[in-house]
Amino acid sequence: MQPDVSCQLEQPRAQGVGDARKVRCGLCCMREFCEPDGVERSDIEFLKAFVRKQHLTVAKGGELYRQGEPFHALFAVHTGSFKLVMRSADGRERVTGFAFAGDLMGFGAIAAAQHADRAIALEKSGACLLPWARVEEAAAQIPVVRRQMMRMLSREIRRGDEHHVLVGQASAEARFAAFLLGVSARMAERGFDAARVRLSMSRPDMASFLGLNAATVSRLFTRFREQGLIRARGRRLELTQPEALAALARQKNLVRAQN
Amino acid sequence: MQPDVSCQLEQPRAQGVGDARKVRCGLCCMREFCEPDGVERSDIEFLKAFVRKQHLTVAKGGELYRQGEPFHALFAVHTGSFKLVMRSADGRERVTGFAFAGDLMGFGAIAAAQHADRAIALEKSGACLLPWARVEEAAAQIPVVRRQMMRMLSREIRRGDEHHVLVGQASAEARFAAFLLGVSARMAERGFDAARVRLSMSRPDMASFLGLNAATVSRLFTRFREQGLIRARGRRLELTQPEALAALARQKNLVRAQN
DNA sequence: TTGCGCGTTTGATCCTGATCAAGAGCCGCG
DNA sequence: CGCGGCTCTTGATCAGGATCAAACGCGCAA
Repeated sequence: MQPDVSCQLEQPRAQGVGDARKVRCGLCCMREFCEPDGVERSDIEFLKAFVRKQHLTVAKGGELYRQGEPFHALFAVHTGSFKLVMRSADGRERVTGFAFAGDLMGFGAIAAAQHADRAIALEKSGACLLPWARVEEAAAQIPVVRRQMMRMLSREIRRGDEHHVLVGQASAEARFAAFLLGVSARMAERGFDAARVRLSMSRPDMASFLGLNAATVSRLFTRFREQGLIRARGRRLELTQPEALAALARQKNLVRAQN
Repeated sequence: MQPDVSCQLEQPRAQGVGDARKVRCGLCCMREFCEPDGVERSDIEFLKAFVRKQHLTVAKGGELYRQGEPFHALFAVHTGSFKLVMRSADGRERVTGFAFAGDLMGFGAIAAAQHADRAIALEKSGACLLPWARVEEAAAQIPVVRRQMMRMLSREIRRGDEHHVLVGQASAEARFAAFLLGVSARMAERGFDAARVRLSMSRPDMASFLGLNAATVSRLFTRFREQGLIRARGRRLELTQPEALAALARQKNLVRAQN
């Protein structure tokens, strides 16, 4: 189950064939490094070494890394999906994000050298380890890696800001619509059908992520279904009217700007 | 008004003397680079060149950079303070953060090479420009800079996650208590009295940031005052019982985890 | 100093979404 | 095929905080 690096480095964009939950490594850990300007031949050799990494498998509900654990490596989702959960001071837990195949996890731990959240598999999942020392080494020597690393961190920051705006302001309906579209978009990025998605997380997980109640999420599901915006049975989801969803996500804000 | 870099590089930690809104450059842009392991002598020379930068002054309410503007540089707050505002698709605006003297702004723009938010001065403020090309150059050559850059980005990500947990879950009371403590802590980091703070942002700004209504924030102010947790007149704030505030911030969560 | 305007406080009311609780699917497992 | 334990749905009720609106106070400008 050693991820095949070489085969994909020359052809970084994976096709959306087969099971959405399993990708080849080109889509996974290295994708981000290879994308923008391409990688020099010599860099490829370096990367192959640098990525020679452990591959971990986690059962559904299992923990890939735990909160408070010292930070040694980033994790790249190879198969399946994870939820990222943060426990606050009072003991309550909150889902801060989801990671699908090809996503990296652990960025928030670099500064403190300690994980602030834990990653829990939503299904049988696999992840690659990217030892941070190796990444730093690579960043020192390969401009593309350095730049790409910054870019990924930056994107994470912006994603957070956008989510902040959404959750802080939008109505439950708008939040949920935006969430569905977001998942759909992330699937599309991976080359899969944006209209037909399998949600690997539970209702309470979605609710926690969106700052809502599980019951509310459930109600929204049925409402959207009744309105013909989606077709859904269990965790299978079909977006029949993405534009209408987008309209909902845009409108229906809760708190008005009062400047 | 050219910031004095050299004098502070050897003595990176500034004292909390004088006005909280104005810092020397050692506390400002370079602080982050100098802190952890110290900087080599030769590195200092390099940094001095790399930081030779423009200094911008913005009047209260003025815009330092605007949303959508191409990203050329990070901004380091030198004097005063800013609010970071994001306008979403529907035209509504949301405060996504505040930047005080010594803070850097613009991390979220690296990936897209375009600012996703705008920075508005909350008072007469000054900022230094850190041209990104220069930063990248420095990151390429100086390990400390590279590492520190990553660390700052990572910290921003974690801060975002923590805020996500707070806003998504906590009651208005808990959010506001956490906010006051947060501002206080950031002032303390800068060497100022944690107990006596001047809030440079308006109630609507705080409300927007916390996902609340301005009226609610105002009510919380008076409630906390009545409970003896704070003493406040206008924007002058005194935290008389930080522990009690911390307790409020911890408890009183809204949504329950339903795993 | 007076006057205007904005930021702030405070009140009254309403509504969204949380909470509590019961029932219905769904799935794996024996 | 039937049982048990999930997760999900749905209903009834309640409350936290948004909204609307009015009065107040402070700062700024003339």
